[in-house]
Amino acid sequence: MQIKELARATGVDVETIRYYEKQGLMPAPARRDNGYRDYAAAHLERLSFIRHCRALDMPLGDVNRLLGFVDKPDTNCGDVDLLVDDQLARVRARLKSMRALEKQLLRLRARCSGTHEGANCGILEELVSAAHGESCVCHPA
Amino acid sequence: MQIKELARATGVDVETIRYYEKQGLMPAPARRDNGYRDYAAAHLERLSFIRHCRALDMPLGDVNRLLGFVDKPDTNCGDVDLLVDDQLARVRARLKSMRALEKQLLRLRARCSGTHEGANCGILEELVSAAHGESCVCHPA
DNA sequence: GGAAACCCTGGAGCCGCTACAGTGTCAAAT
DNA sequence: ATTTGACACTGTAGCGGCTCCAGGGTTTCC
Repeated sequence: MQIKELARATGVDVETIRYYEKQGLMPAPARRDNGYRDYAAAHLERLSFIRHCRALDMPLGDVNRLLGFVDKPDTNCGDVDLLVDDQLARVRARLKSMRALEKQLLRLRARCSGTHEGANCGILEELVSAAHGESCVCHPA
Repeated sequence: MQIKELARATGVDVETIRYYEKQGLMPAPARRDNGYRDYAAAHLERLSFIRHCRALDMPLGDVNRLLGFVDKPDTNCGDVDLLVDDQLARVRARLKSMRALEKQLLRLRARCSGTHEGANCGILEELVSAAHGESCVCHPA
């Protein structure tokens, strides 16, 4: 299996596959006579695993640790819990701030009266007012 | 006003202020005899504006364009709307995927039966099963 | 035998900082 | 007068997770 086939089978970009190899997430595959990488089924499995974790937005370092547990199934892997919990906490923190952000942007947009003629732009006024320390849509008093 | 005072007044790191100057977001301030930067009130205003936009998670390029509108208030600035709308769209798209992500992580964590002894780890099983193309918590059929 | 499509390596670029290293300046304490 | 400490400066490298490019080789098809 050459790299492009693996890419197509997994939906992962060719360059990304080589990048994972360089980062030590994917084991170096066999090479053909011409130097081309030659992947086996195990590689496809591993790459799917990685992308699966990445779909959960895990940092590559965490993915690597999970791969360690997969490789040595005899190890006690209580840390798996912790990894997932950490990830969940990160996602939730970001969710919270993104929700606040959405509100702020909505309020900001509502300031636009439709008259965008220079100095009368409500949005810009609003953003500039922050510079004077006034309470604003984004950081209400 | 030296750079540290500006930093304290705005809550922006000193290095970040210099970075903004290098990126052309902050105008180069006057220099004292010893070469130290000497900021005026206008700089504080501008920096506050920038941070305000950044608090809305706008890319620096967009902030720069907004600053362009601020600098030339005579321009018709209908694009301000577009910038804010773009930003809102980006935030909403991310919100959507983050919410899906949270659900996936919750389901993944629920797979843990508490027995994290090697091969019996539900979480790892679940992640590995993706490698076999089976339906999984993250990408249900 | 020539064009298109694939492969390789190594390095740079993206974003928005952050963190150095190496040097200079200034004010207060000893 | 000197030493300490906090501040300032420039320039460069690093982070994560790719993405893209240059400059080359190979294979396949017409």
